Amino acid sequence: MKKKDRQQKVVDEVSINRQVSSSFLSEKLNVSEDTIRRDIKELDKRGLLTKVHGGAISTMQKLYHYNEDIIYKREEKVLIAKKAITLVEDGMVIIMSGGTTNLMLAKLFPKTLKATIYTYSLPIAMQLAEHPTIETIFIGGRIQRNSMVTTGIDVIQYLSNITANLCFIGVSGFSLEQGITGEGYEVALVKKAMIKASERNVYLSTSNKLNIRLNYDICSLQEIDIAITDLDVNDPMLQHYVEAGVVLI
Amino acid sequence: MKKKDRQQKVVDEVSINRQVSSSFLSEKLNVSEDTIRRDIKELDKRGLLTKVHGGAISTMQKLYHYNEDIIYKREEKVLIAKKAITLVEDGMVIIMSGGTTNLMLAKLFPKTLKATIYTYSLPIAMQLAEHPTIETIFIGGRIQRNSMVTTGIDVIQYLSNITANLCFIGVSGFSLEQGITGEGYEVALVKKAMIKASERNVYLSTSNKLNIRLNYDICSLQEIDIAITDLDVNDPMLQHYVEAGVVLI
DNA sequence: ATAAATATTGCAGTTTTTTGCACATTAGTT
DNA sequence: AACTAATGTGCAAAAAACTGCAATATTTAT
Repeated sequence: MKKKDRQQKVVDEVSINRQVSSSFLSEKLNVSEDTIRRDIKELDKRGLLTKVHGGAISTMQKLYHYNEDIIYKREEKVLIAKKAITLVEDGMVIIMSGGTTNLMLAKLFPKTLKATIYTYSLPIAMQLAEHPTIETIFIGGRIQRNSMVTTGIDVIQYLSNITANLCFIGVSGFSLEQGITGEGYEVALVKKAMIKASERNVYLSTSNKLNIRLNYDICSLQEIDIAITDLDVNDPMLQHYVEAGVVLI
Repeated sequence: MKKKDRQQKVVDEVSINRQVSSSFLSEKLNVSEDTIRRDIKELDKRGLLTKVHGGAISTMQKLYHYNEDIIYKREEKVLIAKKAITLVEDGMVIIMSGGTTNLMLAKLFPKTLKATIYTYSLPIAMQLAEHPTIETIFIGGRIQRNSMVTTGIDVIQYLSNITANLCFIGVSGFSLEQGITGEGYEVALVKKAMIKASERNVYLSTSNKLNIRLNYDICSLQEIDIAITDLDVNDPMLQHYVEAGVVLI
């Protein structure tokens, strides 16, 4: 085997497993560890991988970190995410909106879940991209500065051309009379579109968003198939909704 | 498991649980507590977490925080970014590829710059979205797991419908005979499309990518209007290129 | 095609890095 | 104050990396 081929194999190995040891490569490629070390040194210099003691790791290390300290009501959101996970199955096509509740969900998806997920939120896309088996598709468009989501006609048009099994809607008010409402006009339009593109609509929110009406209508309660909060299904705060026929978990 | 990898896991764990004990990590990562302590000490020194009695806690105060010290050759990249900034003007439409050099550039754009920037890299979009006056447009598509960029026919088609004044191309090899070459097939296609969509093409790279030929052709040297490296224009390493008519800054 | 020049590879010996353990010390708690 | 758990230090074993060198292999020039 030629040197170039061998080095390509080293790069491939790193890009598949994110890490590889010199001894493993030495055995696999039938050359001495010295040679592997020299290869790694050279590839490191070219920036194709990062040399470490014992072998090499991918240069594409996690660049971004989330600071969960500043996630408001983190514990509640974990609870909601765990409930939401019971709804997903292998092979599903899912749409996710933005917000920290959905971010938590993205982070907690089982490591073996095989699904295709559409999103228009940058943080959620970053999180999903780290998942080994989820196929993430980002819906492009103009980015809203503070919320880190794309909005606009491009997004809406894209959503009108896809069909999903499930959609997870976060960061919105929830009230008996007004249904689901949103704070921003652009985002509300996008949410309307994602609901239309999906077979089942799941609303996720911490209990503080209950009985809240925001400025822009997204949809009625009837269009929501399942609503998930941090509260127990029997919590008195939820009884009005149960009576109105909302399915809660 | 490699040391670097293990330390990354420690940082991840802190980021998820915001506080974590040495004993827990020791068990989870199958190393002695001594080793964990040494890791924590080191990571604390690098500012990625805060060492406390019993383990470590998170330090960051922004929701998304990126870790600069894993950027390879950071100083050189800052230098390149500063040179690149001299090319941008208010009102421009710009396309940016991925890579840490471009990320550095995204971070260092003057706070008053008014421009429209297209990108297909998630980290770069996140960075640009924090800029007060830059309008960021993300080009959607299927996300590549490790490089955090979108690729595929959607991206290429989108690029074929826009026109930009400038495009910044990073992470590619640069050689006299082969011109610009890329490591991945999909990404190379996208780069070809962005070059076609742009009036002026700017190549950015640290000097270690010079005289390197990677697997997939992107474009010839003639198609590059300006090439930027960390080296001085008179550096002997660049003379072949100057003689071949490449404009360097 | 052949010889010279160059690059690549493996080996031996040395140096560095990493890790876990024992023991003394410190911090936090009751 | 006393007790427990966590920490720091020095040390030794093991693994990995570096160095120089000789043997091959490959490329280039003649």
